[in-house]
Amino acid sequence: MSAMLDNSTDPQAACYNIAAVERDTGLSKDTLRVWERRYGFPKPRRDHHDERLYSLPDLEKLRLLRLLIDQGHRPGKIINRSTTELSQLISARAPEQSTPPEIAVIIEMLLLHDVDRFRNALLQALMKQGLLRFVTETVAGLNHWIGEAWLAGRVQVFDEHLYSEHIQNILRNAIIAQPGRGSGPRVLLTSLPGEKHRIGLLMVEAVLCAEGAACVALGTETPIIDIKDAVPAYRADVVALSFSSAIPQAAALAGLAELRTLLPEGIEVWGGGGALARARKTAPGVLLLRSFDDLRYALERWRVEHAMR
Amino acid sequence: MSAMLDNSTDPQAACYNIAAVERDTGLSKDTLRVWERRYGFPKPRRDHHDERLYSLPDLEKLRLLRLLIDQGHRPGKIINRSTTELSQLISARAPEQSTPPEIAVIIEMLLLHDVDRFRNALLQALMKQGLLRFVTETVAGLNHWIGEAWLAGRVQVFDEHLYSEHIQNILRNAIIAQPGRGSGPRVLLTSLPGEKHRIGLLMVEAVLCAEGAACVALGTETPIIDIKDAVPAYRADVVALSFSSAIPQAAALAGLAELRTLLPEGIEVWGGGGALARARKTAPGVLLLRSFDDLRYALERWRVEHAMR
DNA sequence: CGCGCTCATTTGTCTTGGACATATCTGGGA
DNA sequence: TCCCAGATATGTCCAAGACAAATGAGCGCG
Repeated sequence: MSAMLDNSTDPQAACYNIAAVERDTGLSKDTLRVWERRYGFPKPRRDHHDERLYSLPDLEKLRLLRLLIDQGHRPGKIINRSTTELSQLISARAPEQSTPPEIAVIIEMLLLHDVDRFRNALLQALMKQGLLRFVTETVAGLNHWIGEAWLAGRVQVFDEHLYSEHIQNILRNAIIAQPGRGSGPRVLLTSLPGEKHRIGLLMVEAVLCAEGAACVALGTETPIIDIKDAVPAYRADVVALSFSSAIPQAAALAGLAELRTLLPEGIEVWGGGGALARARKTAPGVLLLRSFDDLRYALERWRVEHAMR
Repeated sequence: MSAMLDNSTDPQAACYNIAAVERDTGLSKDTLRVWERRYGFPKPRRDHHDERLYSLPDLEKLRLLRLLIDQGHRPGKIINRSTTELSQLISARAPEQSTPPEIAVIIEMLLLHDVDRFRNALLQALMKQGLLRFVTETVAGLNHWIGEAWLAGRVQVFDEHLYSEHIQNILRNAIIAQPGRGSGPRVLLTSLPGEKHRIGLLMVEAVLCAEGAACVALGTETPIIDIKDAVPAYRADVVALSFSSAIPQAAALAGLAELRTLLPEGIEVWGGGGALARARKTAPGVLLLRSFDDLRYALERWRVEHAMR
């Protein structure tokens, strides 16, 4: 099938075929070929059958390019700069602001790669603050810090992975530990295809559970049509969608509007997350939640309105 | 970039572009095109610019084909049979062996969309069986059942989403509850880009924790180079990768081999999961784990070998 | 000065048909 | 029965062209 292990000729100049580069950089084969055609980079050497063999330096530069493009740079503007220039571009970012001590401790342990103490620092913050404050202050602050540090290149990929896993462990643990539902609505909670961020979703779930709502969490990336079918199946009163700031605001609003048209009048649609935090406009029939306080108000409002009936 | 909602024209005859089919079936664009050229299937209609638009029935048949091919059938032999014939081939293979009562109860609650009882049934099975048996018997059995039922259309998308979320909640809860590490190796646990299945990874993590190993979980889709950098940072002794059956076996072996060349001799590389469960060949310097028993055996062997030094 | 519109450019994805390496099957000989 | 060689099946790669979606620039208007 695939010819991997391409460093058969020269052990120190390991070679990667186009499939390996696609996997390691996230750039599609088509993109790699069209960059070579248009910009002259990367220009890999070829094996005996004219198939591309990328060098390790090329692979590293491609990963830097990918990072910068994700941050908003245009490929054509940066592709012909040197690797060192690209590194400087990454580290040239505004320094962080003062962080509260709880957050600073957690970050320190993460950067020291001390897994056990990192876990304990998180658990300690949770115990000290309680679930609600932990989520709305500490986790939100950590997310923000990690996002900034990631852009500045001060955090490595695996640090972010480890962070995400442990936050998930702790939030899911807290969610399970919640007592049964109270008087709130049944909230169907998920995100639309393209939105892969799970932590925001779990934060909302934790807050909802802590406030006594019954949460039906479907994880990320549920197609709209399946959300429509899930609402009657689980007898949901509200559908809540999360949009991270990776999603364009217009796309988030469009998704909410489309879902709104598919659902009956009595079902409420809520939207929140980074993409909508600064939204001016709203969608008709959709409730935008710009903060966790908004979320709690919305819950309270729902309770008041439905207690009368 | 990515065309998400493709069913803009006709709601009932939803259309999928080639990228969506690749994502949903795991068959590469190249494969889809070459099948059309060679076998005449699938033969999608084209949009105004001659781009392929696959129908939902085609997509479903492609999924069946993918499953049968993974089971050992040859594409050329089955590609021109009808969808019903293919379904029969699938159900003929697995005579729906009797499911144990623990599993049957859980499945029943899932299909009834009774979230609370579903959760309770899972928790009860965990309490009754203990973590190890729960993971290796109940969760493994449920995964298998869900996979089969999904192909047979007996399970809806949102059922699967809900299932995945709750299994994650419970496994992560169990993982956190484990006492500190024992005498085992530090195992770095993750999957390669393209492998999005989290449950298998969590199952492994649960077993490792239960057996006293120190687990450093990085979640899914860690690029190989970042795995290489993570090993010294976390002082890992072993890197374990999980490959679900959605991944081609060759790709899994190639990834393992590449990682092997990047890591120093002293670091072990383990691979497991559905993609490798039936692998005949292995990769040099890589330990293939074809079952959870293999995993426990590997742990034991590591302990013996490293106790002597 | 900000806002929205239009037009130009950039950039990623899709197209075709050919080529070939590797996996798998088949048949023959020890 | 086992193993090897040749035939077949199958997936991946290549080339250059085309175009649509995303982005940026220019411009008029309140």
